[in-house]
Amino acid sequence: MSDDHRPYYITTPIYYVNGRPHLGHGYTTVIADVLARFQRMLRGSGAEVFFLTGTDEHADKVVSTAASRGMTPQEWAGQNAEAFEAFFRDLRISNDDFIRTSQDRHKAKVEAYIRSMLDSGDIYKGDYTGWYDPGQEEYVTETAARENEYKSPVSGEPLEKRTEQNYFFRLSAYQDRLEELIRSEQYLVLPEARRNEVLGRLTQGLRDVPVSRAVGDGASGQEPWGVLMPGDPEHRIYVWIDALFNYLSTVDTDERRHLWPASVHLIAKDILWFHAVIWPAMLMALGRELPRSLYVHAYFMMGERKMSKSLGNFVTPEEIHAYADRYGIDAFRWYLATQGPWGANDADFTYAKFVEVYNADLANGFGNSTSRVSNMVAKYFESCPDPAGQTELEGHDWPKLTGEAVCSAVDASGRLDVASMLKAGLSLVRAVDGYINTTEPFRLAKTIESDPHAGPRLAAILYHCAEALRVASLLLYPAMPDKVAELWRRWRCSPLTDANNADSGFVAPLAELAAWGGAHSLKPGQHIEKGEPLFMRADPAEPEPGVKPAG
RNA sequence: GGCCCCGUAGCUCAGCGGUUAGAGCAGACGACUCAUAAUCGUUUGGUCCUCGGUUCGAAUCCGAGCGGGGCUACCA
Repeated sequence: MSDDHRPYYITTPIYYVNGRPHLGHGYTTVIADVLARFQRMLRGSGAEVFFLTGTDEHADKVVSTAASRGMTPQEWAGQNAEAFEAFFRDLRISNDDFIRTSQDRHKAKVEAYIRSMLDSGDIYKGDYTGWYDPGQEEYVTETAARENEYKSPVSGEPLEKRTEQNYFFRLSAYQDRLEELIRSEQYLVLPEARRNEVLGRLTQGLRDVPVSRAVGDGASGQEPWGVLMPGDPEHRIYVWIDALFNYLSTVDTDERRHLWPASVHLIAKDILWFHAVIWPAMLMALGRELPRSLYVHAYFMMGERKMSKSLGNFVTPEEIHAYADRYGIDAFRWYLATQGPWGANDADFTYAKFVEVYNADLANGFGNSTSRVSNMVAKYFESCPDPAGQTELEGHDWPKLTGEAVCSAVDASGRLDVASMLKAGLSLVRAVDGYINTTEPFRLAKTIESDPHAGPRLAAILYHCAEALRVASLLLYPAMPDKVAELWRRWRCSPLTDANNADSGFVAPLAELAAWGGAHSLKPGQHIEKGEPLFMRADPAEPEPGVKPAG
């Protein structure tokens, strides 16, 4: 809010490239997209908004999986990274860049960062001792080892106590500063439950963390996969450390350096520790500014069970495609953005709830309201009517109502409260519906022949309805860019630089676009086209959309 | 074991010391017919998990307990 003049830089995690994309990835990325689109609209043309997502590629399993498929790690990673990019295209994600950690632009930066930390003594060589699972070729944590009575959780074979040389990051040195930064909200961790979680764990003390792996570890590869430790080719940078740097490496160029620090990192709760503790500490070691905030959401559940690949109950890109085919991808985005596990608690994804929300908010709400208004305008006036300067009728002060809705949305966006931000637009739609019932323009239209006052009054009422819906549509745009752009085309009121491209920029900042009677308002006499319903009503009795059998 | 979060209408949740506890959805009744059998209004519905305590006053603060979830460091 007060940072309007600063660049807005928002990130999602970079996704583990060995896996297939699913609803969880889509959720985080859609929310980031909604926030990014809102910021672009808020700031208007020339907006400094940068939205980053990407893939995390240097895991050992990428090497072994690639080998089992007869591919090089780079080929395998490339194939899967493309699957993520395709998934995000389907979801209408408007990221400004897509970082892959196997790209040279990233690896070169990581090497430089590590070198700098070696020079400063923040990274040092030491001994790592832990419980090693020979079958899995990996270390298990002390806790996990104890719980499994020092046997492999996978094979049941006894674990070996092993010691190896490793490079460590001096995390312990940053404990006090980190605690202070989080406590004072200079590094804002949201929601509060997660902030407490981090602070609670910080009081237990921090140990230095290993940041390297011996090159021989993991699947035995020909060429080392990842970034080698500067000056010590026997070691590689541990994949997690490598991955975290993406947020910085991508913008650490002459053209983009001013974007740092990031405004918001969005993550799911599983990777809280890395982002709330290790990442900011590493940035301090590098002498870089910390991101402004970290938002940690919970999980989407499928019914009672946690969504996971092993349970096979995660929503796939194909299933999402089936939803999009029937309801439009915008409706799917709306559901994610308004019903998702924002906050600390998990949320359910169910078909029944999807239909309920779709019908209530979109078909019966936004879609129907635009239809009835478009229809009456077309039927009674043929083009946008002239309100003749009237702004208030029947106790509805529209400039005030729309202004308040915009403020409410802007305020919610500042708090990263995405659902409230969008509901501000929907509440305007509801207000229009109520206004129509109170003022009964359709009844007024019947007296237009006999009553000389009826015509002007009808014109004013319908203009208010249409103009209020236009403002509402701006607030709904971040979640539903294509449907809203469609409405703007029908009403000849697109604020986009290219009305046919929902991703093109905005010609002015939101405050100007949303101004009642301003330069971008509906103009009397301009064409208003009704068109087909924006959202066809869904039949709850219809079975859930699924992947259609081939053919 | 330790720490944290949650437990409020049938459902999803807001409220986090102060008048008769709210919203959306679902239900019932009524109104209306411009619209996608849509919309609008009214309304039903709650021991605010339990038991204690603090207070003039608690869903809201404190203690204990019950139920659900999370974290406990290198595991997307």
